[in-house]
Amino acid sequence: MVANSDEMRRAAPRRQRTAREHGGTALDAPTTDDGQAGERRQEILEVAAQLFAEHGYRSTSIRDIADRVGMLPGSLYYHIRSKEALFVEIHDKALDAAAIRVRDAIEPLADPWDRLLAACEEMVEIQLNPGSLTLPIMNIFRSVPPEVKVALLRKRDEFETIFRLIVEDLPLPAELDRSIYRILLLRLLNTADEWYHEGRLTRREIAGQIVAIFRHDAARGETQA
Amino acid sequence: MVANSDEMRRAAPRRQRTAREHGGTALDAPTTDDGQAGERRQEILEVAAQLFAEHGYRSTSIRDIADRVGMLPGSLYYHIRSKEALFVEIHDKALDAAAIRVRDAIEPLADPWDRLLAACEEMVEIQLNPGSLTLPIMNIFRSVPPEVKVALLRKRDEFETIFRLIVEDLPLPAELDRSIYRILLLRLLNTADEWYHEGRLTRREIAGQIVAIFRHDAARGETQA
DNA sequence: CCTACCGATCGGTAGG
DNA sequence: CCTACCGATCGGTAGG
Repeated sequence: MVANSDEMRRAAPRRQRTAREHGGTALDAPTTDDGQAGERRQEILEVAAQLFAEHGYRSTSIRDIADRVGMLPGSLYYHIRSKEALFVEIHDKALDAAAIRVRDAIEPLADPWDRLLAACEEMVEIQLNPGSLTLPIMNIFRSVPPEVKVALLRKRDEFETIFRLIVEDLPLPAELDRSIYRILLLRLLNTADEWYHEGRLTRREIAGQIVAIFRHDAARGETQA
Repeated sequence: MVANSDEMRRAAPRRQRTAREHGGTALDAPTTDDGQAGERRQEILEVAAQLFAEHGYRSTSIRDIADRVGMLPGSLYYHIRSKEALFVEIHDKALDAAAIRVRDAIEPLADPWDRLLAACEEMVEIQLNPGSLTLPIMNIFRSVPPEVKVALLRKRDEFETIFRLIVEDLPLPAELDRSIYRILLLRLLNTADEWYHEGRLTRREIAGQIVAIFRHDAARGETQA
């Protein structure tokens, strides 16, 4: 419905990409750095998060997001700085929210296996519930531009510390490598939305199965509770 | 370096997408259905497989592939029918090759845990070795067009039968759900390239760790070998 | 937040 | 396999 006429292209003044040359990169998030445009902005973040989660970074266009939020594509840029910044912001906020939820879930528990179970339950819940901003955008790496990737990875490492601590406390048999153990566990949890099929088992049961598989006690001759 | 001049757009004859209306869809693979253009075609498949594996479906352009293979973008279409067909063909061939390798690896073995270990070792090897066509394109779903996805899933199910049979023979404790067990295991194996970091452990050791985690014997009070 | 664009890039094609 | 394109779509922008 837009720009299709060649005749109107009258000596278009050459514009180079000088935007935001006044300090800050395209990854620096909000246009307005106060909370001003808050509510509408939140809606954009949630809509975008869902689309990114479903189709990946590259296959989700600014136009898709604008459509769903009921704006024209250009108008989005009143609220966001760039597609990249939008994605990074969603990603970081989702991880922050997830970190809080997981920490809260394990905090009252003392037994290491109980803590692992609680963390897994929480993560499965987070990944499978398309609620607000705790969304499965945790594993969209392949289609993301390289510069964005480094921003994502830094935040990722931060988040995974929680699990490093949990795994450290587990009384695992010596032959298990805790680093690999943590990586494998996180991979399953973080990609839950990709392998989970709404079916016979509840989310808690799924989490229970994961822990049942990952549960190995150092004391020889002991496996499950 | 191409089409930039408006003046040359002289009453461009309207062409609609009538291509290949003579039977067959865009997913039907080769242009020449004999082996004619074989060698060059093989090169295209391998180059494309690597790029798809690295950047995903959407972020890999026909131009990227053509560049690497030393052709102009349009020339690719002498060898392939469409980007979609190319991807599906690579995917299916990779799965066929993987199926053969895994079957061959477990065939001489009788013990169910030995068979699982051999299958895991083979899968890790396949996913981590960017050799020819046995490549980690097994988990590019998010950025792929919906029609392509169904073609992929059918082939996927076929492949996963191998693991269904292996898991069926495992003397697992009753509380473990074999379906979930298989899904989780396959997820780790299929995405090995995403979580593996070249490091202290060899591929075989990685496979060993996976099996160590997934190994649970029904006989109470027994865990590892 | 809309109007009205831009330049780049995409998958793909006709004709040689 | 190249030349020479096409129409669609992309992220993004100036100016209101």
